Amino acid sequence: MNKDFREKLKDNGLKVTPQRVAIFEAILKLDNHPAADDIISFIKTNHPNISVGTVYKVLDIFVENNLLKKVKSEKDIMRYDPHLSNHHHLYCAETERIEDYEDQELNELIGNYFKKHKIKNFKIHDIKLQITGKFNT
Amino acid sequence: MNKDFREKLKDNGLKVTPQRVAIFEAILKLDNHPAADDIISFIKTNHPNISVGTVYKVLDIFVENNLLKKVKSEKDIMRYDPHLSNHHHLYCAETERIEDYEDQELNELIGNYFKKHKIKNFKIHDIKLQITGKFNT
DNA sequence: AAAACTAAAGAATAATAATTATCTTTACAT
DNA sequence: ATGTAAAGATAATTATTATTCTTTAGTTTT
Repeated sequence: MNKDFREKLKDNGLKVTPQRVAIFEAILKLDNHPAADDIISFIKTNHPNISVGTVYKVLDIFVENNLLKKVKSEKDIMRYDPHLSNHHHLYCAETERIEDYEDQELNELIGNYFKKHKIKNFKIHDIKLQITGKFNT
Repeated sequence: MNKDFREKLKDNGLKVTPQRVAIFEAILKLDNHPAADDIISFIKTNHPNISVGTVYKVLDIFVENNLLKKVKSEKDIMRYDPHLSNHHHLYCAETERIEDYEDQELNELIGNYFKKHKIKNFKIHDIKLQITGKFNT
C-alpha cells in the first residue's frame, strides 16, 4: 500500500516528501473519510509545523494523481477517500459518518441496465450511489 | 406549479412575499440547478435591492419545507433543484452542468436489489445515483 | 374601514469557515 | 553550484451564516 503510494508519486514525476507521507498516512489512519481539517489536526500532533496550504495542495495533487478520491458531503466541505476501487457510499442521515459500500454484483446490475437503456446525448463515465440512511451501531 | 408553491408556504405558516416569489421563479427559469450566486445575479436585474442573506435564508426555508432540494456538486457550493420527485443526476465531467435523470424502472431495479441484499447495520432511507460523464450537445 | 399591534421577513453589514493564491524559503537532484 | 519542485507563512477569496435593526404583511381592535 505504502509501496504503491511512493511509486505512484514517482511515476508522475512527483517527489516523496515527509509531508506527503504524513498526509497520506493520516488519511489511512483517520479512516472515516476525513476532511482537510481533520487531517490537519491529526498531523499537527507529530508534525507541528506543517502548513495548512500545503495540506490542501498535497490533497489536490493526490486527487489529480489518483491516490485519493474526493467525496461530496452534505455540507460544503470536501472529504477524502483512499479507497480507489469502484465503490459507493453510505451517508448517515444524522451524523457526518460516511462508509464505503463495495458490491460487484450491484455494479454489474447497474452496468447492464445502462447498456440496455442508453441515456440520450450522454456518455457515462462513472456511476456512484449515494445511499442515505441510518446506522444502527 | 405556482399554486403549489404558494400553498405549501401557507400550509407551513409561511408568508408569500415578493422576494420568495422572485427567488422561486428564478430557480425555475434558470433551470440548470443554479447555485445561490446564480440566483442572486438573476434576481438583481429586476429586483435590485434584494439582500444576499435573504436569498440564502429563503433557500433554506424552501429546502426545509420541501419546495426545493439541495444538490451536491463537485465544487464546494450547493445547488438547488425544484424537481421534487425521486430522481438522479447527470454530472458533466467537464463543465458544471447537472441534469435530472428520472427513471422509475431503474428505481425499482435498485429497490428490489436492496430488498434482497440488506446492508448490515444500516437502514436505507434514500438512494441517489451520481452519474458522471459527458454530454454530446 | 382605519388605526394600532404583532410577529415574521427583509436589508445591511459583519463574521466565519473552507479553500486558494502569492510570495519567500528550503531541500533535494542534476 | 544551480535549478526546480515543494513547503511555509500569510493574505486573499468565496460561499455561507449570524447579527442587528428596520420594514412589511396580516391580524385585532376600535
